[in-house]
Amino acid sequence: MNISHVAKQSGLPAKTIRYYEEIGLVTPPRDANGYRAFRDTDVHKLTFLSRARALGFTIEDCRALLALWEDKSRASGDVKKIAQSHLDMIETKISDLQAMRHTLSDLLTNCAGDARPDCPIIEQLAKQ
Amino acid sequence: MNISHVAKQSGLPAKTIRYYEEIGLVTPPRDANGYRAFRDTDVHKLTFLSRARALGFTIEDCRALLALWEDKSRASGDVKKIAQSHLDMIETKISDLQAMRHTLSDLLTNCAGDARPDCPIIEQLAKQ
DNA sequence: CTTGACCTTCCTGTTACTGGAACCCTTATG
DNA sequence: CATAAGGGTTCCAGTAACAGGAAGGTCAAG
Repeated sequence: MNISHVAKQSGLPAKTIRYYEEIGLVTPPRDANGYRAFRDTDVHKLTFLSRARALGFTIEDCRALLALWEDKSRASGDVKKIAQSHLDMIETKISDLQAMRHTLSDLLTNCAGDARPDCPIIEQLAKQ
Repeated sequence: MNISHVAKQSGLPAKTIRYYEEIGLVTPPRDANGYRAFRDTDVHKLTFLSRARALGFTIEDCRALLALWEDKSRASGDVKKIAQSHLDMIETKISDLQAMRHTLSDLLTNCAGDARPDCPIIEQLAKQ
C-alpha cells in the first residue's frame, strides 16, 4: 500500500508518516522503485498511533504503548501507569487553563472595548 | 539594576529576560563592563510580560499588548480583540482536553492495572 | 591573590511536525 | 512516442519559547 492510501486509512498526513518512520515508530519495507510498501501491520500501528496521539499521548508515550501492545505478556498495570500519569498531566493543564479563562473573562467583561483608551486588561497587566 | 535582581522582581528567569531582549521586547542599555543596566521602565515591561505570559498570551500577542500599553491613545477595543481571541483559543483547548480526559478516565476505570495482559486501553487504541 | 558569585556570548537541544525545493516513477493521453 | 499530471523520494529550514551548558570576563571580599 502506498503512503497516500495509508494516510487516508490511518488519518495521519503523509508527512507525519514519514516522520514516524524516521524516528523508528514504523519500518515499512521498500518496493524496487524506492516507494514505501506498507504492510497491514504497518497500517495497524499507524492507526494505533493516530488514536494515541488524538488522546494527547506524547510520541515517547506512544512508543511505549506500541511496545506494550506488541508484548502479549504485558502487565496491564504498565499500560495503566502511563495512561494515569498522562491523565494527571491533562488535568493539570485543564485547571491551569481554567484559571486563565477565569481571569481573562473577568477582565473582558469589564473592558468597554470601544475607541477610548481606558482598559482594565492593560491596567491589570501593568499594575504595580 | 542587574539581571538577577530584575529576574526576582519580574518573576522571569534571567535566561528568559536575555531572550526577550534578543527578540526586541526590551532594550536595556549597557554599563561600561557590558552588563545590562535595567531601568525602571525595563523592569515594568518585564513584569507586564511576565503577567501576560502567565495568562497564556503568545509572545506576539505580548508584543502587541506592550505596544498598546505604551500607546496612550489606544482604543480599548484593540486590547479587547486580542484578549477575546485568546480566550476563545483557551476555551477550545479546554474542551479538547476535557474530551481527552473523558475518554481516558473511562478507559482507566475499566483497566485492572495488574499483572495480567488484558487491557481495555490497549484494546481501544488497537481496535479495527 | 585567589575565591566565589556574578555577568557575558554562543551553541545545541527541546516537541512534533510542516512547507518547500529538487528530483524520480508511473500512467494516461494526443 | 513525447509529454503532462499526479504520485513518490530525500533533504533542508522553520516553528514556539525558551533551557542547559561551555568558555570566559568582572567584581567584591578576605
